[in-house]
Amino acid sequence: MFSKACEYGIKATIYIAVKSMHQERVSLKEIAEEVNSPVAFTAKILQSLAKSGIIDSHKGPTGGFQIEESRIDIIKLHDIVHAIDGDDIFNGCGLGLKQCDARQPCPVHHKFVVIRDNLKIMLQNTSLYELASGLDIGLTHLKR
Amino acid sequence: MFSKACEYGIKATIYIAVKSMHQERVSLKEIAEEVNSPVAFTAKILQSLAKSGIIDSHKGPTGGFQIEESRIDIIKLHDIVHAIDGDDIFNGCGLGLKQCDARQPCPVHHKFVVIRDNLKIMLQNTSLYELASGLDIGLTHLKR
DNA sequence: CTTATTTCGGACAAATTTATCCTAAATAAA
DNA sequence: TTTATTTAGGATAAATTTGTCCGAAATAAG
Ligand code: FES
Ligand code: FES
Repeated sequence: MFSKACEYGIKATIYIAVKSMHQERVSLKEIAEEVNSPVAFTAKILQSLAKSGIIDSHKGPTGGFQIEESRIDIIKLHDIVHAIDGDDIFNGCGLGLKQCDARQPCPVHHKFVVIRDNLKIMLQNTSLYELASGLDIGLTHLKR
Repeated sequence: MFSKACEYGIKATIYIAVKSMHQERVSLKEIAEEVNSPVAFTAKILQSLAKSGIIDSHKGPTGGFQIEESRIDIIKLHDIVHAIDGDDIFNGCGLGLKQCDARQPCPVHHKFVVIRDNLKIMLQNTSLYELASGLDIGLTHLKR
């Protein structure tokens, strides 16, 4: 469904959000540990999330990653997925036609768009805040 | 969403079904043309679909691929996807945890399973027959 | 039987995704 | 100012997916 990069990116962002809600910055190392992801690869992903403006990064001692607290409930899962995996998953044809076009639909079009749109809506309606809250109170987990 | 192999496999199977409904066998070459897929790669995929028992193959002149007509409305999209992409898409965790487990859910679990289950149900309820019929009467298209 | 045609199957190659390594740049603190 | 720490970014490597090539096996027809 999502790429590995996206999976790591989502988990990392949620973890950063939890810490940010407690006014803490977190280092790459800590994130990779908590998220169970390869450190250097995670660095790349965080770098691109920072460029997309989803997270903030700071160099030097006491540096690390954080998210402005007021933005945590503004940021939606959709934003993270879009930043990393692009919008093929939201608009692409289920059978890989160059363009999904209802006027020249592929055989699965009508059934597929329902699923795809539901996914899109779900991602747009899911805030980073609710994901982070669930993790914070121990209801959900990032590794196992 | 689906792998390239799966996209090609679905399109190829639908095309074979259309031809089979007209009592025609179809060659690899023709399939790859109609489906706009690389010939040799398509061969591999058809080979594995034949091994899975979803399509029938015959060697030699007048050979090719076909599907027993009585099975066309028995075969579901789910069967094709499962044969090619396995069942990660049906049971895997949205964030890549080793196992999707509601008792130790990842942050997106509750929202993700809804989408995943809807996808599964859609694929289980969609017969090859209806996909092939739409193509046969020109309502849908395999390439563009 | 011979030949032409078609799928099978293994080896190989290219492209993409995932992952690592190392140096540079920033920056906080001694 | 020096040092230690942390992210940035480029180069490279490993793994996976996608795609190619070619000879073997089956088989229909002359
Ligand atoms: S054309 Fe294929 S999903 Fe819309
Ligand atoms: S545990 Fe992640 S989707 Fe179920």
